[in-house]
Amino acid sequence: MDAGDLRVFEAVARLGGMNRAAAELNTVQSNVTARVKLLEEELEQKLFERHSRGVTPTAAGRRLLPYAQRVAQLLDEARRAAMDDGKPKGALVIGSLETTAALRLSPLLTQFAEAYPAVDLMLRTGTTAELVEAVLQRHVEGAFVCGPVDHPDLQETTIFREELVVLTSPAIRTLDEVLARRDLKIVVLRLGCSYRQRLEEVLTRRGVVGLRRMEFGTLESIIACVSAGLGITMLPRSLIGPVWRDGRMAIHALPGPESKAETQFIRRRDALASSALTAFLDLTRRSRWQVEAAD
Amino acid sequence: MDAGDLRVFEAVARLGGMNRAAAELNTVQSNVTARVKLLEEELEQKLFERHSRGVTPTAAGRRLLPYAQRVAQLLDEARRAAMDDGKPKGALVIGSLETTAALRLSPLLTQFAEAYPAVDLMLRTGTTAELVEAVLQRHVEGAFVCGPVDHPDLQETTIFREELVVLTSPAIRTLDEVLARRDLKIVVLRLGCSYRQRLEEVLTRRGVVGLRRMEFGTLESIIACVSAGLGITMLPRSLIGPVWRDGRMAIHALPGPESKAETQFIRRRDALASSALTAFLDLTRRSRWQVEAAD
DNA sequence: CCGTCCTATCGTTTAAAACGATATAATGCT
DNA sequence: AGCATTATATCGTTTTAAACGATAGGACGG
Repeated sequence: MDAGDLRVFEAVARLGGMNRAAAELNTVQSNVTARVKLLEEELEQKLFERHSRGVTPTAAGRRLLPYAQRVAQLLDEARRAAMDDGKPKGALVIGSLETTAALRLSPLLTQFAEAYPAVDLMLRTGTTAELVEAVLQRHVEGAFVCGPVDHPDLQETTIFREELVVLTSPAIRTLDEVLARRDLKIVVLRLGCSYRQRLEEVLTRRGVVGLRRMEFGTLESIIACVSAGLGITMLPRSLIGPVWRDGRMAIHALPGPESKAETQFIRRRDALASSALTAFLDLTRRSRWQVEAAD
Repeated sequence: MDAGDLRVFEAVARLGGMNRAAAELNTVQSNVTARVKLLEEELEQKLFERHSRGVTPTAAGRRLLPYAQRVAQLLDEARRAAMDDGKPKGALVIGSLETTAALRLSPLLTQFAEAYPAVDLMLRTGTTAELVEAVLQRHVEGAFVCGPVDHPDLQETTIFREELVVLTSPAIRTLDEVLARRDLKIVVLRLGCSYRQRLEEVLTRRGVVGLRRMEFGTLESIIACVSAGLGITMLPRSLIGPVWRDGRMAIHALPGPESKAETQFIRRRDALASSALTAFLDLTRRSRWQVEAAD
């Protein structure tokens, strides 16, 4: 039994057919059939039930499948461990909430890209749930998510804690005034933004219904929009210092638990960190907004 | 990178030379050289430092080595998992203290061999330390040892607890009488017997020096020898009931901790039990001398 | 300075894997 | 029912990769 055999087996099991597996593996069907057959003969067990719509794993196949996956994983990790000589290089895929990426990470990313040109840094964005899954599936080495996540296979480090505040035009003085308005519009960076969800929760909890939403691509456009009285938004307090001092917007604080947001970096406990990731986290740690205290 | 490549790599690293690895792998040296070279090119890292007495792993090689071992292990486990269809068959290698094997296991082993003719049962004997190592190295699936072992990677089940007693000829009434004798001989099943060590500890703690030892092959010959007054021995109380009732020997109990002996079955926590092992343990559990309570 | 013990390299041979075409079987649709 | 579609199985051929065997070269020790 060979790792190549297991790779073929895994593809057949996952795709439910030898033809589909052959296509994915860039080979021909007869080849896949032959290798599966060889494997079955070696193990003295039928691995698949053949029927006219493809194949389904037998009991033996189901027993073997997790091993096929683990072997593939292990070989991949072995390759990376051997190739990683301590000098950051190669691919580094990390995940992030879109908001975090846009508002916090961009300076860090450019700084990293300059410092380590040999690293191909890739950022994948998604929701916290999607990113947790991506980390578990090893599609990304780690991810910035909204914590705490508290999963046994994940190690999490608090990167920063921030206070979320509601921003309105300067004409509005209190949160109650905000709530009284009928044609309330919320302004967010992207529709999938995690702050949007948070803001909507805050408002619905206070009895506001029938929200309208607006989406903008940059922080500046949102601020302009809010200060013009077109809508309200929610942002970390630390991001809006200068604008507030201009008096262009009013800040409305929220009670403790509602305002607290923790951004955490998660990664698999059992996966070793590449040099590139280590360098990235070092850089992160050196940044001003880093919170030392972590779990 | 292939499992075969890693197998070659591992052999070279372990044996410290391509020639030696070639011999072990039943191939030629040029082949080993070529495959190592291919692997090095794929990983873009030199894996070995070549010198005139063989090779030594580089940093990259040292990083790769544990993966090579784990992949080999995993493939082996995968094969066994896939081949094991629930019907006990194939090889079952277990370890045991020689004493346990001789005095306790033999009926179990014959019973098992009859019930499961498709299983090739192999028993490897050794000291507790050797057996623990054999289990950790996966040379045996599990082993009967003198516990507790208390190792984080091992799961242990108490098979039985027994009371060890000192046996002498009927003429001797107390332990003190035993100790007073100058020409004390101890009689054991085998020189490596764990009861021998135990008995010697008991005696030296009481100031006896200059022990002489005798070895016999069967329980019956030992009993005959002891009842004839040629020496003393130590055995589990439960093994000697009928003989004692004959009045052919005197039994001398020992204070609590010294007399207690626990036999435990240990196996790796992370290795799945084969059907053969499961069947064996089921049979063990059904035996009369099984202790239910175990963690 | 030569014998011994290594690894590296080359051309040849051999074995295995991939390919492509064809056979066969089940399903769904008209 | 008939036919197109989508599957897997099998065969002979081709291609590719691995193993082999012989030879060369380099370091070490007596």
